[in-house]
This record gives sequence, C-alpha cells and structure tokens, in this order.
Amino acid sequence: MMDTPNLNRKTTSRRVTMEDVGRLAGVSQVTVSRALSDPDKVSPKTLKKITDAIDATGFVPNAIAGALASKKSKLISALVPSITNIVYSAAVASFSSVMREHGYQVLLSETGFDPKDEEAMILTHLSRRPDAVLLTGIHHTAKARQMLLASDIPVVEIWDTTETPIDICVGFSHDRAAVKAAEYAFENGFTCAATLSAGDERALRRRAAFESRFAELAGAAVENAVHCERASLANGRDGLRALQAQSMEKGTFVFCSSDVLAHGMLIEASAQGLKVPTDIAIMGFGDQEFAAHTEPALTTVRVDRTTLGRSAAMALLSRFDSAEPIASVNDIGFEIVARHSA
Amino acid sequence: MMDTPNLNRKTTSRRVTMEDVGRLAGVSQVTVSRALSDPDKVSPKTLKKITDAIDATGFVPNAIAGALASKKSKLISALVPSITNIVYSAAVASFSSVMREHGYQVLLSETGFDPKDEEAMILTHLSRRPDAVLLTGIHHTAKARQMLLASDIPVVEIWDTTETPIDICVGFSHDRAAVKAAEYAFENGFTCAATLSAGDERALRRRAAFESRFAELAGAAVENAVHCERASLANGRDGLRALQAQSMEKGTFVFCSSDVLAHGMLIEASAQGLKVPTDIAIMGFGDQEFAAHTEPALTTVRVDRTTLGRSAAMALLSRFDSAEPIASVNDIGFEIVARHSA
DNA sequence: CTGTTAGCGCGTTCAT
DNA sequence: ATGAACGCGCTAACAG
Repeated sequence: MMDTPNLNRKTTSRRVTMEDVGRLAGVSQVTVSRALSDPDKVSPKTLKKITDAIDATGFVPNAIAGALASKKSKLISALVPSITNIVYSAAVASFSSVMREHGYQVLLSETGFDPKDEEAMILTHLSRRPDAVLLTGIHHTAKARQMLLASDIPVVEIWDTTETPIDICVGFSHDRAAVKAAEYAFENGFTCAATLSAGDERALRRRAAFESRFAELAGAAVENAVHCERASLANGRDGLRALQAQSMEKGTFVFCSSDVLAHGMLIEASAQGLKVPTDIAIMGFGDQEFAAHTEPALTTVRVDRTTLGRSAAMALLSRFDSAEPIASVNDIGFEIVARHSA
Repeated sequence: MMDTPNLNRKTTSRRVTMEDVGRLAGVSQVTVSRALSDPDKVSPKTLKKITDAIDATGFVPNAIAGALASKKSKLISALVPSITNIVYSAAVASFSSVMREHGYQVLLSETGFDPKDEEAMILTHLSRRPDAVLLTGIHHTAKARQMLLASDIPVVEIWDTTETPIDICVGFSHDRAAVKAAEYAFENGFTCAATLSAGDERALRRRAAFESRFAELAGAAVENAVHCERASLANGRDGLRALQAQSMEKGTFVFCSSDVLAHGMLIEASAQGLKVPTDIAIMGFGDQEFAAHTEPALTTVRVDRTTLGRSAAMALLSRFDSAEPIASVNDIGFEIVARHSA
C-alpha cells in the first residue's frame, strides 16, 4: 500500500549551515561554532539564541567540513580479519565503546586474512584521514607499513606482541600460549599429541610452537596434524576424521587452534562414541562462552578480549594527549583453563 | 630492544596534496584530480607523469576534502544493536561486502537496544554526512525519524517489515514466523507451551505472537513464560529452571527467542537428565551454525542473514542510481527447520 | 585535453 | 564576548 512515506524528499532545500543558524540567531557563523565547541566562551544570552536557532532549524553540524578545517577527523579506522568472528568483534566492541566515550567513531572493515587485501584497505582508510589506525596482527606488507609510517598517525596492532611494532602493540605471545598448552599436555601424562589448525597466520604459529615444545618434552615429533581454511564446527568434525585417517593413536592430545574447532571435534567424538578425554583429549583456544558448557567442558586458553580492546583504546588515548613515549608493547597475557576435555 | 620504529614521526612535513603532485608532474591540480577520477579524460603521457609523481610522493587522496566538495561521502552509516551478536554481524558483513564492491565504506556503531541511544547515535552519524543510513528494526524515536527524513538520504531498516518504513525496509515478519512456530508445535501434538525470551523488542513481539496463536489453537492460554535481558547460554540454563519453578508440565513445548537461549536450555535439560523432546521440547530461532550440531539437533526458524544484508545493499544501490521508486518493502521470508529437539 | 575560477562548511587566527 | 578574513584540499562548472 505504498503510502509514500518519503514526502519531503526531492525538495531542493540546501542543508542548514552554521551560517543559517547564525543569521537566525543574529550572530555570525564563528559564534555558532564557538557555542558548539566551547559554550563558555559565549554569553548566556547569545548561547540561548543560538541553541533555539539550532532547534528551530534542525541544524546538524557538518563533521566533514569540521574535519577539513581542523585536520582532526575524530575517526579511528579499524581493520580486522572478520567481524563475524566473536573473537575479533568482542575486542572491537570494547575498543569502540571506550573510543566513543572520548568522542571518536570507529570505521571498521574486514580484511580477510590476506595482507595484500589489508594493504589495499589501509589506503582506502587513510584517505579518510583517521586520527589513528587499529590493525590486527603484526604481519603487514612493506608498503602497508610505509604508508602507515608516512601517515604520521598513531597505529595500534592488536592480538599479538612484538619488539618492533609499527607504533604500539597490545596482545599476548602466541608462542608462549602454545608452549604452555604443550606443557599442560605433557604434565598431564600425554605422550602423543596432534594438532588441528585454521589457516590464519597466528593459528599456524601457535600450532608450530605447540608441536615443537611438545616434541621437545615427549622426545618424539608430533606426527598428526591437520589444518583447515577457517574455524567452523563442520571443519572441527572433519578434522577429527582427517586425523583418524592418519592413524592417530588412542589417547592422543589434540590441540585445536580455536574453541569452535575443538567443539566440532568434541561433537564428532561423541557421535563416534569416543570417550573424552580418555580415548581422545581435546583442547581449544579462546575460551568462548560455550566452552564451559560443552560435554565434557572444554579445556582451553583464555584470552580476555574485552581487556584487549580496552587496552588498545587506552594506549591510543594516552598517545593522543601526550606525544611523550608510552608503553609501546603491551602484553595482556593469557591463562590456561583446565576443564574436563583434556 | 626498541629500535625506534617511528623515526619519521614528528617531522613537520605537510601531507602531500594534489597540488604537490601536480607541481612535480608539471600539470595543474585539477588535472591530477581528473587523472584519479576519470583517467580517460587525460592524455596517456600526462597520466603517466602523474602516476609517477603519485608514486614518488606517496600521495594519498584526501577523501574528506573530496566529500566536502562533491557532497558525496561514499560513507554508509550502519546502526546495529550489537556487533558481537552473530545474527547482526553476519548481516552487516554481507551488506558491507556488497557496498564496498561499489566504492562505499560502512561506518558501524552499536546502539544497544534503546531507541534513545540510537537517536543520539543517528545524530552523530548524520554529522558525517553519510550517503545512506542502515538501521536495525522499525522502532525509532520520533525525533530520529524526523532527523532522518530531514537529512534527505536513503534509509534502510533491516530485520523487520512494515508498510510504513522511513524509506526502505528489508526483513521478514516476526509475527508470521512466530505464528508458524506455534502452528508447528500444535500440529506436532503439543498441548502445552511456554516461552523463553530475551528482552529486545523483536523477541518480545515473537513471543507474544507465539503465545497468542498457540492459545488460539490449543484453546488454553500459554501459562509459562520467562524472559531475560539478553541471549546467552547461562540465561538459557537459568530459563529452564525458572520455567520449572513455575511448575511447567511435562511434555511442554518451549519456544525460545534465539538459538543461543535454546542451546542453553538444551544443556540444562541434559544436565538434569531430561529427555528432549519427550520430557521437554525446545525450539530456537535463527538457525545458527551450531543448531544442526546440538544433541538433539535443534528445531528452529531459519533466517538468511547473508541474503538480508545483500538485499539491503542492493536496495540502496538501486536507489542511488535511480530516484525512481523501487520496492520499498522487501520480505526475505523465513523457514521452519524441523530437527529433533521439538 | 587542460587550466581558471569558485565554492563546499567549517575552524583558526587575529582584530575589536 | 564577538566578528572578519582566510584556508583546509578537493570537485564542479566553465573556458579555451
């Protein structure tokens, strides 16, 4: 029934400007600008006239013009591999929340897991003249680093640590986390281990660190390893079957690169009538909400995504109001959560 | 070891402009602008000189200045209740992906579930002069609607349908979905039903529609209903206990407002040794990935989030290049997925 | 094919 | 406490 809900479209009326507001209030454009940015610098009487004029006209400040004039966009660009992955979205959510409280908006984009795509997006983002950039991980193309450096704005790299960040990094050591996992396995009597990993760089790095540390402790290489494109329950189930096809020993400890993969494997194990953790032990990574509720409850590595996002925001904010050096590498740590699956 | 990775900070060097590029290439600033926006209008020779100059200087276009001059920001603002909820982030991801292919970037913000907060954010977003706005749901404050209308840009409301959208809407009927769920329950022989619902407006609307239709069919009101703040496994588990505290009959059909709540209830039922669906039948909403993998597999209502996002993007795009009326209400439908939990 | 001239709507400086 | 003038870096006409 299309009752033309958009009547007032098509009118050629220019958007209202500070000039218009000022005219109505009987003051100049600058005074309107002041009234908005620094009300104390305007007399109470004119302030009132101005706010009235704003209400009357429905004035909405033009942040684009403001940004061009002030060279401050109040925009932070954030690049994450995937926004549907709770692991990244939770960190971005807390980051955004803190930044917003300080008057910044976050322009978020998905990069996928390819540094080349990330590079292209960095260029697009930089053209919006963000006041800072947040990146995921510490691996970027040379050109990306160069553009970022040349842009001369703060950059935070999250989810990892390095001694040589572009500017600031906040995250944790994936190596150490995986090493701890290997030690956990060995200390709990496992003599045989396997890995199931997603294809992204950090997951692969954890896998490698786990395998190398476990081999060191057990005195034998980790023979069984499978990796898949992305973390999903289906890939977790398939992962177990793929491992079994490699003739994995009974009682093997499987280190998965994420809770979702581990959960999928748990489901497949249950479907096969396998006992966890005796027939097979399964460890996840991330400690997502469901991890405590699987059957059996999932042993995993906890990473505090909220803290991660908040720390990144705070690092940026402190950099904004002091050119002084702040901590450029921030380690938020991790924690092994021993439950019943491994 | 801090090898000062940020050497070229602090230099007072102005960012390079089209003017600079032009000077180096021996042409005027406009020609540089043309070379970038419409290479065909520039001779091959000067084009080459310009691209060389761009490489040499590391020029990054200033989209802010471009937007101010052209009155096109190539920015779409998107407001969703929560970005960590896969239900919203998946829709936004596909929306963003399509928009990006067409040269638009998406400025995403979380509104929570309060229309008042949404209103404030709409104002902030409009100040960036987006070329369009995407909103979640069809309930907004009067002032929000008015600002949107006055802004004179396309608006898409997603996740619901209405005969009177602000501009365009794409979603499905929550009423009809819940009615179908009630009919499914009744047709499968259930004579007693209950609901567990999160607190958001659409969830409550589904709950109401389910209860009213089921009561109509069964000839008796739905006695047991619980609702909670947000969807989480813990709230799903608590929800079952709360329902039991209301002395719910054995063999009751519970309609949950989301798969996550349903999953939590499934877990609690299992922990209590209840048989599903005989002791208690549980139905979810959303058909998230895990729904097919719970024990027993979750009966639910499927909503195609990817299609939702893509349709919203396409509706906008078609509106951009034709002021002509397009379909302003788009229904993407839903589907009852009968599995084993109900 | 290329350049000139005008803004876009603000913030910034400097007066008053 | 307020205003005038200028410029941010670019696109949009219009010339030539």
